[in-house]
Amino acid sequence: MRTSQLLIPTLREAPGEAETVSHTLMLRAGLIRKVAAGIYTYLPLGLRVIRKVEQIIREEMNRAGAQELLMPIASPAELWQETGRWNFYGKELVRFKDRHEREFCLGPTHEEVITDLFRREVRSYRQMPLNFYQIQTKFRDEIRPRFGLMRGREFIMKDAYSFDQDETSARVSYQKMYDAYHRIFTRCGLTFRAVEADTGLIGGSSSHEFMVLADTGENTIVYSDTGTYAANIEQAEVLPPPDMDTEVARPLCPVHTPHCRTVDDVTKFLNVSPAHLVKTLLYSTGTDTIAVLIRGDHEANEVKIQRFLRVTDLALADPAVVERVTGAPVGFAGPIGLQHVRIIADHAVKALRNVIVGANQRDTHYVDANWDRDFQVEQFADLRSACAGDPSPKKDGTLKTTKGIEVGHVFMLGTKYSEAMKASFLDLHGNECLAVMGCYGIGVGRTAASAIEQNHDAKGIIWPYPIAPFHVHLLPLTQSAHTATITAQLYDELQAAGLEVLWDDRDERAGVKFNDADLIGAPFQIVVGDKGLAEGVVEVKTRKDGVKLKLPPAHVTAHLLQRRTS
RNA sequence: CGGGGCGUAGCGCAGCCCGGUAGCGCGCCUGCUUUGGGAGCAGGAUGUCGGAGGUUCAAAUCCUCUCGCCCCGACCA
Repeated sequence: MRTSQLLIPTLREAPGEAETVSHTLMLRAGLIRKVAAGIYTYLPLGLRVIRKVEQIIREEMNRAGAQELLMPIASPAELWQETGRWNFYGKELVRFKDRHEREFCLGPTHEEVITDLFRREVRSYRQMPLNFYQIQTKFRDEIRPRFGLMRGREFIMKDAYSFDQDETSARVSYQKMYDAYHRIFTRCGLTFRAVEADTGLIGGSSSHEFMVLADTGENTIVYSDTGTYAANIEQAEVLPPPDMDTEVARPLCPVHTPHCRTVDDVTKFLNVSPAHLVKTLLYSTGTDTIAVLIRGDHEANEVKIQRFLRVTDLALADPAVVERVTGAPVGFAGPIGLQHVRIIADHAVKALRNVIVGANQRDTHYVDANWDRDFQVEQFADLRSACAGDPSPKKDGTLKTTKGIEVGHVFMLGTKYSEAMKASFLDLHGNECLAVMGCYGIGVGRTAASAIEQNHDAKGIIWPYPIAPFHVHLLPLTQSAHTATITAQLYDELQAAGLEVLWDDRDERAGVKFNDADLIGAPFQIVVGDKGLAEGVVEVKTRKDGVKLKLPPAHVTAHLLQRRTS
């Protein structure tokens, strides 16, 4: 393709709206333009990248035995009402009425539509297992879209849905997708990790997130430094500490702690480590107030607390509730003498002796409190988030933390949807059974953005070869007839060899072409100019390391064909 | 939804406090020169100052309302 025939509006300066590297570079390299918050146009260059990612996904999904179809973007309210998600999904689900006042929504995901298809068309176990996928534009009215394609409201997603006869077979389908995802992200040139993920209140069944490792990731993941364990921090199990503190219990003693409301305040004021303080967090479940005891330097994990309490509604109690329950302002809550409130505690608290706790009285804490003597704990459980330094729950090392971008998610659904929508089939014995489902998503735009997060330098993007918009950027620098002839020959020859070539045929100065080429990030640049041609060579520059190689034009194609895989 | 910030030329911004001719850099157009890492000179075009009301002789500037966007948080997967 010639640059003059392609809209590639590169920007010298970074637009103010962009915050992350990938967002800035996608705008600067002319891949995308914003239409509204979280809604983008893919410009020619951006679309080429998207198509590359889609093609890799398509090949690997087909290879894994999934079949492609395409569902509508609009779906009728009735389907969503059947599973209860019409109400449950909230404002993220964009709803509208057609001219006949019938209610519809824009699909944020397609479990309902695909399950409806299954129950209409599939009768027998002989037709199973089945796995359907589509690559399609989704719409979720995200509360806060950000980072360009990283978290948009409208975005392209590959979603797949498997239907199996039983749990065992479903597990096989799940594993096939898990393996396919590994191949897909590897082929996209990404450094990633599959981590155990939260299964929410559906519970029980497996879920893995595929995380691209990048500092700008919105998720925190923990992994074993010497083993294979990796999990979303929301999910990571924390083992109870093996040893009890051996200190002898000292007498309980109140201390004056003026205006010390936070762990930080108190520990600084008393000059002790946060690990010797136990914070008392009051949560409202909608019907109840619960006190949760967590060691001062640990982070409460609301997902775990929710799961433990078996509630769907959980939030820190508001100040009015805290004052009513404790009789003190926020910041001085403690378990001693706390009435009419269930008290649960994290495992770590059990191992502690002589801790500091709030006294349920303004400007007062207790020191040397001990749970077996001074207050009652209903139950100890895993209620905090893992942190760096914790032992791996698989006992294969010590945990470290890193940030990740969730590019894929595989999920065992079980019979949640088949049950709600009566998606059944007849088994070998003529019994009616519910299909066991799985669902599998990949964010296409997010995958492309992640690749930029991992592959860039100060000059611009450094595309991994398999998803680069073009393989070769051809840069004639001079206007001479000789340059023109050689450039045209190289262009034809490279294309004939199957390489995708972007030919910068603009009448621009060398510096402009170099800088745009570095920004756009094709893996190879070929520089053609009178200076080189006088010696009978052109330059082949590798974007990744900047190394320039002088080659006779006739050798260039063979050279690139040989290097393209490396 | 709570907190903070920003809307001025295609892009990046100044001007606003203290009301009085709308500016700078880049980009764009024309010409000449230049031509291997974002050229030089000369000339030129481009703004409902996000929108609506109000105050005032006079509003980009002050006041009220509104819309949009960005950031932090809550929320969601």
